[in-house]
Amino acid sequence: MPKETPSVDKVDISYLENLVGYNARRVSLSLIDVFVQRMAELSLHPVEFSVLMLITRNPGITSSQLCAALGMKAPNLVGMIGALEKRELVMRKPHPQDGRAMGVHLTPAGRKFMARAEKISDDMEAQIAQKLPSTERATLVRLLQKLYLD
Amino acid sequence: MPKETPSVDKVDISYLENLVGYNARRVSLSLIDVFVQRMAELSLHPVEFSVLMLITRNPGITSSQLCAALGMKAPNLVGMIGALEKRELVMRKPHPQDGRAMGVHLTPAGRKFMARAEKISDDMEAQIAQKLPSTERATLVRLLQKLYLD
DNA sequence: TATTGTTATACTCTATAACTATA
DNA sequence: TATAGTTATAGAGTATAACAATA
Repeated sequence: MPKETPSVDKVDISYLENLVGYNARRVSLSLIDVFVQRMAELSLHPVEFSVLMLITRNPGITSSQLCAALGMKAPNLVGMIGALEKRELVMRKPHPQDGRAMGVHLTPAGRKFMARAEKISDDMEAQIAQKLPSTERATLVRLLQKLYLD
Repeated sequence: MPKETPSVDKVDISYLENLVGYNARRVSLSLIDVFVQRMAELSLHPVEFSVLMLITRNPGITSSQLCAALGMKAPNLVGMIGALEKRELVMRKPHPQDGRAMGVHLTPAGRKFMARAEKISDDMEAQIAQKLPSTERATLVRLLQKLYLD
């Protein structure tokens, strides 16, 4: 007699669920979704936030420094900086020591904007902390850093 | 006297380094890079591996079940299944109960292929475990799952 | 000779709309 | 009326090559 063609009732995903990479990616995509929703009022995406935060904490940072810090390619940063400049959140000034480079700075409007964005980001992080008993959020960050640093 | 234009010596990334989402994304991208390198001999990318693994563990799984399990959109799965079929790793058979659906199955070649892929994946996971003292890998997986499940 | 910033461009990934066959 | 699979297509995100200005 012929074998039946099998069909699937409940999908077994146990193998993937035990992989660090699979879980890290699922968390990353899930948190990006939340971020985009929460920052919708500011029309701000995660990478733009990262770029603006580095400019906030490092006034005069250059494009190449931003690329190195965030693992971006220079051609992909150009358009983003240009868009942020068009929104009058940042401005470029000649680098004081290196004539090739341009330092990126927040405008006054950019500072107000980032105060709002940072508040939303902090709220998000507090909400994440609620899902993890007390010290576990710090543990998670520490373990993640062990995997990609150095 | 005019203020000097500031420039940046060492980039301060401390704010981002404390965000769960930033770290999860860095880990995800870093592990994807490693995965692609290790699987280069099989020309296998992470999402293709996930799809094949679900087919391996769930013979006859449908496209919509794959999409739901992996958070993919149906139109983006079509081409991937087609490519895997062209490589003769999977085959589609009519679903035994639902005339609209097609169940996806591994071919014999697909089973041999996945035996190799699973070995490489297990090696990768063991190497990750080396970076985390003993039980910490399990802790990391558990904490990540708390953030995106339910 | 190497680096910074830039343009142009191509490739991948992802998302939406619309269609068909079936439930 | 809703769902499974598919096609076509558009939008991000990301990659390389090549160039001008400066180090």
